[in-house]
Amino acid sequence: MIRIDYRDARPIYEQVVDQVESLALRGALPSGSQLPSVRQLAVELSINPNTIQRAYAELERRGVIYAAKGRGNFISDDMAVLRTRRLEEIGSQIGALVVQARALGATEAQLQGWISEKGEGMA
Amino acid sequence: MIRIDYRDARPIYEQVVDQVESLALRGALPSGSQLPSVRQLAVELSINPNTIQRAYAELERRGVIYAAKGRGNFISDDMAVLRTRRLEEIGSQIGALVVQARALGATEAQLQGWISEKGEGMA
Amino acid sequence: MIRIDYRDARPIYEQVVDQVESLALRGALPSGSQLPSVRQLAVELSINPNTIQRAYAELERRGVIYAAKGRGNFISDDMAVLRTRRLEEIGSQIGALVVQARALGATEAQLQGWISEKGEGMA
Amino acid sequence: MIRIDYRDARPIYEQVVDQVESLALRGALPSGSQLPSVRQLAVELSINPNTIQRAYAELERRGVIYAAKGRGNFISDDMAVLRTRRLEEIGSQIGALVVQARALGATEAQLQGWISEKGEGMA
DNA sequence: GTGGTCTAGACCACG
DNA sequence: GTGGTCTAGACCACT
Repeated sequence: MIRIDYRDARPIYEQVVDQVESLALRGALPSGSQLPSVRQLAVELSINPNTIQRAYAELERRGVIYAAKGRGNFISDDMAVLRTRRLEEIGSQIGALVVQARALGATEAQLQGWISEKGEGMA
Repeated sequence: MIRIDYRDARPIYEQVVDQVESLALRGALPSGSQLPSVRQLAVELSINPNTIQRAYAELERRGVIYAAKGRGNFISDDMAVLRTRRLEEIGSQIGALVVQARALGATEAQLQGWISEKGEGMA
Repeated sequence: MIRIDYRDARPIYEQVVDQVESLALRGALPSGSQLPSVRQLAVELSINPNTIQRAYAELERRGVIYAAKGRGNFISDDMAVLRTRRLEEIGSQIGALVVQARALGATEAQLQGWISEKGEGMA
Repeated sequence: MIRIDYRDARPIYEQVVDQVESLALRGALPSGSQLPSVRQLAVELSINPNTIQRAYAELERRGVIYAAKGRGNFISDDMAVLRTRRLEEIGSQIGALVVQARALGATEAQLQGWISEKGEGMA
């Protein structure tokens, strides 16, 4: 379900956070579904439990999961809200990049190309 | 000319690199113009000279400036090439974000809003 | 494994970079293998850790190694590409020297001698 | 006769040394011919006289020129010897590069290509 | 004066 | 334990 890339420069806990968040936002992990326990996931991924612990803490801070003491960790019920919030984030990131691109003389055609279905191919 | 934000998580030397590169790419620092000396800029920004040195070394590596012992640091002549390369980078970054946005259900209208002149305002 | 020559005019960090790169390109350090830690190598060579750090940073920039916080530095997987690139570099360097040699009246026999198995002995 | 490239990372005095040495080795500056005075060359190139002084000192150390106090600087009479020495130098440099290339798996065909008349074109 | 290298010692983030 | 950043202060080469 989750894969760690040891060649990735990003910290391991961050890889876990991003993958779980992504799965939850896309609905692959439905609201209320239970996550593997810290220990279990640590064993599965051959990772220090502290690292998983930290990832779960970060996910809880972001509102992606909630911890029920003694029962486990579960995907939050408010994923729709989080999805909207994430989309706003992406929007402002794109906006900032667009500003930069315009300052460097990008044409409208280029901008349109980047957001078209085959965006990458037009680069 | 350059401002350091200590609340920014990014390292100081990287902030210096990005700001100088941005100024050079936009033409605010014309090709051949001399940068402040390592020591002088260090005093201006109340930063250790080693940190400025590191920033200048990185800028030279990127081809934005060239350094000459005993003379100083100067803006490179090939900014046009670097500008094109940077635009391609921005394009692929936007492309990646667009893919993410679509996966989360972003509409075409939203995407168009983000790249419109008032992109930020529409987020 | 690595030796510093203090009589060499080249900076220490550059000597480290070149030796590690050479070992990696020749396959003496296989892809994925872990390098000594910054501190450990610093002790081994009786050098300041900052200097080793700088060497490792340069190696990462060249794509020879990759670094992961809290885990260590590892030899990159794409050594084949880097080997090809390095060969092209050597080729153009030899080409430039050959041009110089011809301008000074070198004979074809001399050139052939230099690239023969016992090249050094014929000089 | 001599051109300084301020965008070159190499120190100015070294550029002067190399160009004079090259002209002398190729015979463009015949043995016994007089060089411009330190002051005159400094004015011509818009360079600090100290820099020219240093270049001439290095050229004398290498035996390329000799200084006659009060009369000026002149190209050495032993250029043939220096030319031979320089060729030996180039030979050993090529030899070292060839060793490196072989260690990285270069074929004999590649080596031959690099020293052929159109060496660069084959790279 | 300029840039470049090195040392010593500190602090932070990650596992 | 690991790597990454920063400061302080020194020395060298070049103009």
